[in-house]
Order: sequence, then structure tokens, then C-alpha cells
Amino acid sequence: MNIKDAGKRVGLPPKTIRYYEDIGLVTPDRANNGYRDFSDAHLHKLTFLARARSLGFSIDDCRDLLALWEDQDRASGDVRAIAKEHLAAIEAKIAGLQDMRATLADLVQSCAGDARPDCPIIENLQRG
Amino acid sequence: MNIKDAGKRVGLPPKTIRYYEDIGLVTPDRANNGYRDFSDAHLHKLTFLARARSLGFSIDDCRDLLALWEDQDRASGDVRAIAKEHLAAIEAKIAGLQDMRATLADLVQSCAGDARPDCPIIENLQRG
DNA sequence: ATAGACCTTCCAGTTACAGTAAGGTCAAAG
DNA sequence: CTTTGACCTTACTGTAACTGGAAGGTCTAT
Repeated sequence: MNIKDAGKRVGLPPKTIRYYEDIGLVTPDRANNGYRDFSDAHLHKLTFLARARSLGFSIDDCRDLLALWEDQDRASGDVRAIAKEHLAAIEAKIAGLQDMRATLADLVQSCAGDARPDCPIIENLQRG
Repeated sequence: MNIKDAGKRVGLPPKTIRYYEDIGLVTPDRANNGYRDFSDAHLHKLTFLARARSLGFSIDDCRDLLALWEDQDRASGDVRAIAKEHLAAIEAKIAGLQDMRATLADLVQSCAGDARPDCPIIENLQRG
């Protein structure tokens, strides 16, 4: 299967799939004309990657997860450890964003937002 | 004032300040020896930038906010519009992360995390 | 034969810096 | 007077994970 159709199947743009090949995540076969040729196994792997990326795992995480996925003797504890760490990172990010949101929401709410120059948002920013 | 002390004052690493000069956000004076020389006005501007960045505004947003800050005839509505858009982006990001968190938390919770290979996390990933 | 939809590789750009190298400057100590 | 160490300078590279574009080859249908 050519790259465009493969991309449609797994939900990734061709560009991204080529990138994944560049960095060694997948290695599709090549047809005689030089076109990439994706087998079911490749598609399966790409689907795995797409899903992991959509859950916010980094490429490096994905590399580790792929290795575990392919290791029939893996310990589920290893997988869980990666997921837990990622979960903690996500929660930290959420907390940071929620702080920002609270402050911003206050500021937006307190600003008249009309033609006059007086602006609590600007004032807050300049006070540091 | 030299760059290191300026950085300490406003809470930004020297590298970041040089970068901000590179992209035209600040233009400190230069002493005879070529060292950057920061006035109170520069420090004030940098403080403004540091605060805006800490609220998650992009560099481009900061550029616009700075212009409004320095425009005594600004309309507060213009400031508010930028803040509102940013607020919406943050809220969207939070929502996305919360989705991830929910899914991941479920998976982590459902995985025994021991030495056995059976792993609901891997299974979820491979199903897409 | 040709049009258009694919495919290929390679290079540049994105965000907001951080790291490092090579070298100039300054203040204090020996 | 020199040396040391802390500071400063510019310039180049690398980061994450792609995206866009150029130049050119291939395939299919008309």
C-alpha cells in the first residue's frame, strides 16, 4: 500500500509517516519503483504510534512503548511506569494552565474592553 | 546596568534577553566597551515581557501587547481581544489535556503493573 | 503524447529559547 | 604588572515534531 492510503488508514499525514521512517520508528518495504510499500504489520505499528501520540506520549516514549509492545515477555510494570510518568507530566501541565486561566479570566472580566485606554490587563502586566 | 543584573531584576536569563533583542522586542543602549546597558525603561519593558510570557502569551502576542502598552491612546478593547483569544486557546488546551488525563488515568488504573506481560495500556494503544 | 495525481529526496522554517565555543573586558589580588 | 575569575560579546548548533516547498521521477487514463 502506498503512503497516502496508508496515511488515510491510520490517520497520519504522509509527511509524518516519512518522518517516522526517518527517525527509525517504521521501516516500510520498497516497491521496484522506489515507492514505500506498507504491509498490515506496518499499518498496525503506525496505528499504535498514532494512538500513543494522540495521548500525548513523546516520540521517545513511543519508541519505548513500541519496544515493549513488541516484546512478548515485557513486564506490564514497565509500560505502566511510562504511562504514570506521562500522566504526572500532563497533570502538571494542566495545573499550570489552570493558573494561567484563572488569572487571565479575572483580567478579561475586569477590563471594560471599550475605546478608552484604561486597561487592568495592561496594568497587571506592567506590574509584573 | 549589565545584562546579568538586569536579568536578575526582571527574572529572565541573559540568554532570553539577548534573544528578545535579536527579535526586536527591546533595544538596550551600549556602553563604550560594547556591553549592553539597561535603563529603567528597558527593565520595565522586560518585566512586562516576563509577566506576559508567564501568562502564556506568545512572543507575537507580546509584540502586540507591548505596542498597546506604549500607545497611550490604545483602546482597552484591543487588549482585551488579545487576552480573550489567548484565554480561549488555553481553555482548549486544558480540555484536550483533561481528555488525555482521563484516558491515561483509566489505563494506568486498569494495569496491574507487575512482571506479567498482560497490559491493558498496550492493548488500548494497539487498538487505536 | 500528455495531463494530473501520485511518488521520491532534500532543504528550509516553525517556537522560544539553551548550549557551547572563541574571544574581548574588567576588577581585584598577588 | 600580571594573572585569575567573572563577566561580556557574537555566532553557530540543537531542541520537538513535524510542515511546506522545490525539483524531479512514475503511473494511469485519456
